[in-house]
Amino acid sequence: MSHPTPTDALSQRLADSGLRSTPQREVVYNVLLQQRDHPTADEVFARVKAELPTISLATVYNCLETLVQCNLVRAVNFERSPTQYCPNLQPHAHFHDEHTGRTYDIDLPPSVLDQVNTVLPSGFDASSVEITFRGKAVATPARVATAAQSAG
Amino acid sequence: MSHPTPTDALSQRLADSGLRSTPQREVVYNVLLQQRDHPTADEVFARVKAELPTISLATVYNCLETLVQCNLVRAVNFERSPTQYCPNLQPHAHFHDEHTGRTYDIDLPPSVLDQVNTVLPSGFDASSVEITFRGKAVATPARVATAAQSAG
DNA sequence: TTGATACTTAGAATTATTCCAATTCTTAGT
DNA sequence: ACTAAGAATTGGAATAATTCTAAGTATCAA
Repeated sequence: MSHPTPTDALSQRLADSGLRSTPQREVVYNVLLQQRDHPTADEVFARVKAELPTISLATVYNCLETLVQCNLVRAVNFERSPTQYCPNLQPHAHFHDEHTGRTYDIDLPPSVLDQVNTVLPSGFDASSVEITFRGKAVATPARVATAAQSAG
Repeated sequence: MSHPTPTDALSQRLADSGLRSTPQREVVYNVLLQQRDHPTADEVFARVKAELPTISLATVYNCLETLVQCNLVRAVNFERSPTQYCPNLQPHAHFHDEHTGRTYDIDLPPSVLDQVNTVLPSGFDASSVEITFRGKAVATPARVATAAQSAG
């Protein structure tokens, strides 16, 4: 009797979409789960190569796209810098540190999300909202644990 | 006795930043004010050429960058599509219509903005927030007037 | 086994934007 | 006015993230 592993979740979701589970997709997904620092495609590529040295960058892009389609990963953009990838599925905002370039996940309480949705006039039917802060993140003891999981 | 024109505001702001008012900067700014549909640099280029046929795309990029620096214009990004430019200085969110590609300004009441800022844990010092909706905008009689000013 | 389809791969192509070097324009000081 | 210094503009080359393409490889169903 065992728990479902992230890999199980992956193949499940892929199957649901009529897609196959492949070594490349699994390793890309695991890389995202193991170091939740919002890597770019290039960074994912570098990390995945440790395990699959012959993988191509195009495949990394393909896999990331696939994971986004399956709703296992979120693609995050700041201005025109390279897209970053995030396996956090909880509703959350992003904080982009202007100095370090690091990206932090910020938990979004449902109440705030509700408030935000009230600003839409009738006739605007939103399927998603993105909330992005930009500024400076100061290291505090309280946040060290969080940062270790979610900074990038 | 006359009102300050947008052009006055422009040269004022430029002067404040130690920059010069030039025909190119003025026309670029006027183009943004005249048709508030969140044009891309290319679109601005096309419109500006009607008045300044010899302007270069590089200059359009330079002017837009300058206007953004002076806080007269906001640069808006959706995923990795070309940066769009917006002369609306009021706090507002953006709604991006997935079907038409049009971008709408959504007024942001201070109360909601305050609510949103409460989600930041201590140590996160935000200098700006961007709120972006994605979805489908349905034309309603109530919004026709608004859309005429702010759609794009 | 075989055909059909899905996936991966390497490299070429695309595209928004920035960089560069050369020219032109402004301005301040004489 | 004249000139030197700095600012702005220009066209074209360069950059960089991403997508496309065509060919090869793997997987599945019959």
